[in-house]
Amino acid sequence: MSSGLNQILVAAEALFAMHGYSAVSMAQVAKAAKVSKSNIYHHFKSKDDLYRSVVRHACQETLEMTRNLSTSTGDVVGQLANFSHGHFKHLHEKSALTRLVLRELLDGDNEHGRMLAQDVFCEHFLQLKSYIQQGQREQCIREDIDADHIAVALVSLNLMLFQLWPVLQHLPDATFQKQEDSQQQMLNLLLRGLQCASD
Amino acid sequence: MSSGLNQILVAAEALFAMHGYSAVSMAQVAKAAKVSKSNIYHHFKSKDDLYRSVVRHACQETLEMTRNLSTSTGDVVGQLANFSHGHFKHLHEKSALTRLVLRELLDGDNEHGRMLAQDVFCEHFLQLKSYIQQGQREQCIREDIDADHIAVALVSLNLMLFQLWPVLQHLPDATFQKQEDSQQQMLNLLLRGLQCASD
DNA sequence: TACTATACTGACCGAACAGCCGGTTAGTTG
DNA sequence: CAACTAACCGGCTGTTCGGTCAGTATAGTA
Repeated sequence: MSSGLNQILVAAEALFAMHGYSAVSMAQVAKAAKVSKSNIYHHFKSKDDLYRSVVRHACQETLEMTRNLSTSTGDVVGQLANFSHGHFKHLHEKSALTRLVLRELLDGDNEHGRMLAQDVFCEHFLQLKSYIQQGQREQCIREDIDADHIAVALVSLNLMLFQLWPVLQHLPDATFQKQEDSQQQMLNLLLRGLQCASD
Repeated sequence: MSSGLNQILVAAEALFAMHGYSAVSMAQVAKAAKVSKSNIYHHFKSKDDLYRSVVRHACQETLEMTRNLSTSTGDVVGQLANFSHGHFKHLHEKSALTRLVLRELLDGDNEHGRMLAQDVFCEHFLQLKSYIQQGQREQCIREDIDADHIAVALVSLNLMLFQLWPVLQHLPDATFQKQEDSQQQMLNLLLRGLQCASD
């Protein structure tokens, strides 16, 4: 296991996530990874190739970790809550990847980046959707809103809480202290909205 | 009114929004604005100054437009729905600014950018929060979730729908066709979650 | 006419950029 | 040992970057 290659990937991931593709130079990556710039070009044929490899590598880690958090115990709503918590926790554990993917979403052209975003979103999304559809079959979740939009709403709250957090903390007269508590409150709000009224 | 200055601001706003600060060169801005690069430096003292002016200019436009959409008719929940629709419509009419602000949120350091984001978020947020608190006083909106988190949830759904839309359209077996319809569905979901159960 | 201020330009600068090349280790295989 | 290869480096190149500067054009003013 050559440590050089891994150092490059780690350093590049952190830098690209923090500052974006264009704002990071190969010299910066080399310095942060403590290797020569030429060494990077020995492992990757271009800056674009390095960036793509970083995203691909990060996405793979994500998928492997995500696959292990299928709970399949308890009621459907409980499963949704578990999934949301796991998803939110994962966003922060892999905050670099999260930033990378959110950046890709804002880029103007970049078709391949959009495909990578799909790769990483798709797995989350389909799993979440299957939970919801199961809940709809069991009549725990209202059926007049389709599962797609419920799934999007669930992940959107987590993603936006992640992205907005620095701003929220500087808002006047607002009480945002622990991210987990905020996530729980917003999740409660949504869970109450999607359950059937039969209590 | 010299048209040159305005051309620069318009071109710079579009380019910065599409590709981000670092990926846009002054030569590109000059070419898009059909002026010489030196002319830009006649009006702005640096690239950073240009960028800041672009964001400030765009934010001002936003605030002026936002102030006019306070409805103050109908019930509280209807006001919330109106606000959400207006907010969502605004995100697309000023999509360049929306992208700019979302980009600022992802930047690593950038303290001033965060302040600008606050400027533009704050107005939306406080108005929305006052609606919600009024609803809570009138007991139309449940009080066990504080107004702050309800407000964040409302704007988060719109913002993330805006940001995720290109991906959603390429998701397998999903039915995302009109953004307005998706926004309506997700809004319904949330509105149902935040209303008091007394029907 | 002479003076001034503003809008604007082309030519230019040093620094930083992505990428390349010749050469040097270190490890493996025969 | 020799032959080969992957990992690695310093130094270089052509280009592009942000930014400067001397100078032109135009309009207003006295």
